[in-house]
Order: sequence, then structure tokens, then C-alpha cells
Amino acid sequence: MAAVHEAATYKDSHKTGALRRADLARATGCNLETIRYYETAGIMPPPARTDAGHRTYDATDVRRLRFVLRARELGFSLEDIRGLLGLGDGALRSCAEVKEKTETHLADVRAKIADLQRIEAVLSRTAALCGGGNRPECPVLEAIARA
Amino acid sequence: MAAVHEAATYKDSHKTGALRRADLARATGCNLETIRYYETAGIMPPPARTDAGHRTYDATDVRRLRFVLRARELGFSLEDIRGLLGLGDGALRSCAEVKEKTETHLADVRAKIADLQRIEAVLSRTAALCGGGNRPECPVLEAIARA
DNA sequence: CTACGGTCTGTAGCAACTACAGGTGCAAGG
DNA sequence: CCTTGCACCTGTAGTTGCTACAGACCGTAG
Repeated sequence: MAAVHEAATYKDSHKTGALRRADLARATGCNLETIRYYETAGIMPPPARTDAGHRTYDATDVRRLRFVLRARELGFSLEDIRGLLGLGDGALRSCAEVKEKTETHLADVRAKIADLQRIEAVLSRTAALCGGGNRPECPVLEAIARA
Repeated sequence: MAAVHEAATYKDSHKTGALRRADLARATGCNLETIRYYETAGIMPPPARTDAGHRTYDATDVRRLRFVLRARELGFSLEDIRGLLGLGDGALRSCAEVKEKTETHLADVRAKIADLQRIEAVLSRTAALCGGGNRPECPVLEAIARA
């Protein structure tokens, strides 16, 4: 009675609260096409469809997609995430795997930070060489070449 | 006369000291196929060829490729590198461009470091939650979900 | 009834390589 | 002389994680 603006706008065949692909995208901040991509990539399950073949999502999908996007932000690969989502594994064994994956990934992240810090040092030293003056040769290029 | 092991092993048509693709790869640590890729990508110039069509390189190519690989290690894109290699520009204008590119890139690197440090903090906090015990639910997954 | 917007599918494109298939050339060993 | 075996040639497909487009449908509002 109260839900006038939600009612009967998208076929009777799904209950109130069902989301279209664009709704899921808006709800999560995910790109529209990425949702379909995640489906083919086995990250999101094949959703229910309306009679017309349109995908419908619910709150569970929103939670799952938010989890995925967050894990991506943290730098986990889709492969990792497939593991984290634990496709039909026993919970106890999974838990150890999750911890291992997290720690492996943490080590990767730390290594990457160290790399970038070395790079940062080289670049900032290098950029400082060029005072913007009109020297005959570019000290930046020479620094890179000579590294 | 003295250069027995180098002499006449790879056609007379090139001088002593000419390098084959594999030699260039070895001299620079670059992957064999990447050299060809850099050629099509406009990073390395099309090299001279033997009568049989085999590519030949020299010391200039070694220097150029080393420069490219070093710049890649520092995180410059191929696009950037094309710019750094300055395709036929005047040197003075180029120099300012090099400085600008370097500083832009430096800012990118710093931003990436900051991102990764945030990620590192989240991951290490998260991993610490799981003591390896046999809790019913995985605290790592919940931490990611709830972020 | 028609226009417009959302959805559907499949496919191509991006970076920056990497790798393989199928063909040729070339030098040395038997 | 022939064969073996390697290095090289080309073109093309695969990788990761998306993003975007074309062309066809559907469904609702005016």
C-alpha cells in the first residue's frame, strides 16, 4: 500500500525489493558491465531472471558484490577472491586457507611498498637535479640511463 | 684473426660485434619476445637485417634498451618512455617535458604508496584477528565484508 | 502508437607483455 | 651430401581486469 513508487514497475514476476542490474551497480558503486563480467568470471552467481530474461538481484547479491569490491580495493586478485568466497568448501579448512591467502597477500603488498619506496627515492632525487634551468643536457634522462 | 669464436658465425654481411636478438636479450636481461614487441610498439627502432632477414643490433641498441627497461622498472609507461626518448623534438622544450613527466609520475608513485600503506594496515590488523584457532566463523572474511 | 530508456548478447579494445605454431635459414657432425 | 638441431622469422592467441560498443529486444509513459 505504501510502496507506490516501487510497485509494479518491473514486472509482477519478482517481489518488491528486486533489483535490476543498474540498481545493483548504483547500490555498490560498481560499473554496470563489471557486474556481468563478474558473472562470467564466476565471482557473482548467475542471478534469477524475469520472464523477459532480465537479471534480478537481491540484498544477498549486494552484500556479496560489496565484499568483492572491497577485496579488490585491498588488492586481492579475482582468483584470490574466488578462494575467499569459498566455493563449497568446509568452513574449518577454508579458514586456514583464508589466513594463508591474507598473509601471502600482505607480504606481496609489503614488497610492493618497498619497491615503490625505492622508486620514489630515485625519482625524487632525479627530479631535484633538474632545477628547470636551461642546461645543455637533461640530467633526468642521464640519471635514468645510468641507474 | 684473434676473434676466432666471433668470426664468420653469423654471415659476413655484418661487422664483428653485431648482435642477434638473443644476444641483445642476454645483454640487457630483456625477454626475447619483448624486444620484438618493443619494435612494433615504437619503443625500439626497426633494426638492420641480414640478408636472411634476421635482426641485427649494436651497442646503441643495448644502451637504448637498457634505458627503456630501467624506466619501466621505475614505473614509467611505454607512452611515457616514448616521450622520454624524445622522438625528434628540440632538446630544450623536451627537457621541461621530461621534468614534468617525472614529477607527475612521482606524484602517482607517492599516491600508490599511500594506498598500499592503507591496505597494509587493514590487512595486518585483519590477519592478526585470526590466531589460527578454530573459531566458528572466519574473522578475516568478516573484517573484509564490514570494511 | 510511438518514443525513449533500460536490458540483452557478443565481441573488441586497453596495457604490457608472453608464448606458441608453423616455417625458414644456417652451421656443424657423421 | 645429408641430417640434426638451433636460432630466427611471422602472425596470432593468451593473460588480468575490466570497459565499451553495436544491434536487438522489452516495457512503460505520454
